[in-house]
Amino acid sequence: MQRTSFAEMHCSIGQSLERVGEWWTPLIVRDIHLGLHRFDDIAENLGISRNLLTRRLGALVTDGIVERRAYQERPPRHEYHLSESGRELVPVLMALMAWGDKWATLEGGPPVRLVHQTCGTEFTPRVCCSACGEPVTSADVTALPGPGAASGPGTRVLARRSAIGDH
Amino acid sequence: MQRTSFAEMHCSIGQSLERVGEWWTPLIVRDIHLGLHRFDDIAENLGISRNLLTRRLGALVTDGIVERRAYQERPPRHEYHLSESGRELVPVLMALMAWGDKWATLEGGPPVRLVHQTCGTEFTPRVCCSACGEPVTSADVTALPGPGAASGPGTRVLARRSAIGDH
DNA sequence: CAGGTGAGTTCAATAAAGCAACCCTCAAGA
DNA sequence: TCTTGAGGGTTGCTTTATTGAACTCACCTG
Repeated sequence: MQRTSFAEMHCSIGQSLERVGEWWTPLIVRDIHLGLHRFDDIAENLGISRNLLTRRLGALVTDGIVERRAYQERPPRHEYHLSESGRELVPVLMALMAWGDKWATLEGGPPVRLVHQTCGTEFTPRVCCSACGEPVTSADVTALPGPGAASGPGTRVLARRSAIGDH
Repeated sequence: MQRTSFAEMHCSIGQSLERVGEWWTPLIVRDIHLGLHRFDDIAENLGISRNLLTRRLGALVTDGIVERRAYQERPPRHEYHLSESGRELVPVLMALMAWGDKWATLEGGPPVRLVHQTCGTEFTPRVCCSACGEPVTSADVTALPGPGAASGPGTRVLARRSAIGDH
């Protein structure tokens, strides 16, 4: 299939997808977060084929999103845990879950409810502004070129347009 | 290959990924949001092959995330625009972008800065609690079974555990 | 020592991604 | 009239990823 890599794109969404955008990968992160740390548990829970799980976990470990810890020596046995970057990915997955709850509703209602321990309330994740704390929508956010902006794969036409001052 | 569908999973992340989890799809949504509405513009900007773009746009239209609008009759020409569910996906993509900015930093710095028009400030998207407004982390959120919870592909082991009261 | 467990690896079959070339409709120019 | 060009795809072929099932290997338990 020869999937195109997004690694060369000057786009942080592309960079993120390069690491966690593959089929199964977000669900693997979810499972580890929910307490599944053993290879066989994850494989059975998801129904993913075992060789693919090997590859995906290997990539996640290489990218520093998941840590592989030995929990016994003989025979060598390992557990998978989220590293800090993996833990910070969890809220993004919760936001994606909230989108799915709203726009791809399952019959019977949402399968999971989230409770915020800090305030003790059942809640819906929302993406908010770090400055004013208000929820952000696609309409009230403007994207400006940052220090790393460049024309290249993934931003060819956009770079041309912003050079002209269009959009 | 017959990629396993997540449609039968009792998991809203699976449902979301079924719609926007394929390779390229989030970047297509990003491009449309950023003002690229024509087939050729998106194809050139991303460097995606044209037949794949046809398939992905078709799936997005079928799922109601993107709308296909005729902007002239003879010859028939169309533009692609985000529908409401597509627009609500944009903040999730911004959260993913923020994760990439932090954990998959490009040399030269972030390619895009975001400005919240409502408060006029450059900001970082954060996932927050709808009840108390505080940012959520993986540590202070508990997942409970919801009305649609069930054992099945994607939640086999988890359902067993929560039945025993484990985790 | 038979059977089980954890964590993979190997292999064949098949479906998707990629690339390039082609097609169709219409408009405008020479 | 003939050609060129844009927009929006389709067709065909090759390469690669995914699947599913079987197999391995090292150890533990009864």
